[in-house]
Amino acid sequence: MERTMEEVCEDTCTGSELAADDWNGTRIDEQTAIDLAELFKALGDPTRMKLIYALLDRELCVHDLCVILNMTQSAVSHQLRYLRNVRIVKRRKTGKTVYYSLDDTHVKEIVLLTIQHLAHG
Amino acid sequence: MERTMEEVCEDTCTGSELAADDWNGTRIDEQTAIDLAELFKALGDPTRMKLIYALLDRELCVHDLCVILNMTQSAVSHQLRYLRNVRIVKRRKTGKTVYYSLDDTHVKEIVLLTIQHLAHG
DNA sequence: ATTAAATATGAATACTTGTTCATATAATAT
DNA sequence: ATATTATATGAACAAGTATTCATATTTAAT
Repeated sequence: MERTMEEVCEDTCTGSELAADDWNGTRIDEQTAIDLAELFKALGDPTRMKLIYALLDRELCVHDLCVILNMTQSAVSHQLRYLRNVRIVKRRKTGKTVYYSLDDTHVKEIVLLTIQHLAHG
Repeated sequence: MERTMEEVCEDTCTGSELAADDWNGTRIDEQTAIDLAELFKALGDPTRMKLIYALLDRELCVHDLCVILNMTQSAVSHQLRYLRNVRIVKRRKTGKTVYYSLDDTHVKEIVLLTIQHLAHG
């Protein structure tokens, strides 16, 4: 991308109390922004949110998740793959059935914190 | 939606250690799932993530945000409207310029917590 | 070997979304 | 009044996404 605002703006804009070169700390690293967004995007769908919520405290097999969400096995399986790709969820196989659980406690903390915030909305 | 798994499955599936009617607490309220997802979706885009990060500690006018993100005023303005619609961000107008800031501290906590988690990846 | 059960996956489709372009609004200055 | 600055917005388009459908894979049972 290139400069998008007119040059003159930089001289006339009195909007910020900061000097133009004193924006360190306000600019996030590009890759960090992408990584953060990727994680949040994974949480940003009702179906995946329900899956994650169901897995907050226990592992569950695909079938049980289908019943809980009342959705087709295919749709659930596709979303589980999505969540697995971004390391939110992990698999454990026993015979024919595959158990899913949260990959670590990070996401649980984030979700619980956010639920609190919604409650005090 | 309707039942999606075969009935027989409920009898034969030995996946869960829970009885079929003991899933209270694993099923999240539909509206809560939607609300959570809506919030996370708003955080789930690199551009919006950069905007929010820039606003973590200070309010900034639209022009400054354009410079910081190096994006067109239109694109920034559209995303700011998005963030305002979901109450993540609020406006303050002074003359011609409009200052944006986080609507409350909730989102800041969530973002900082998530940044920590990414760091301890 | 067949059959059935549990899960995975590729293709297709309908829907959503982020940016651009052009233009509109609002405030200030001359 | 006119021009300029700062921001907002509608339409359009490209790119992305969630679900469905059909089918594949894996494991166990008979």
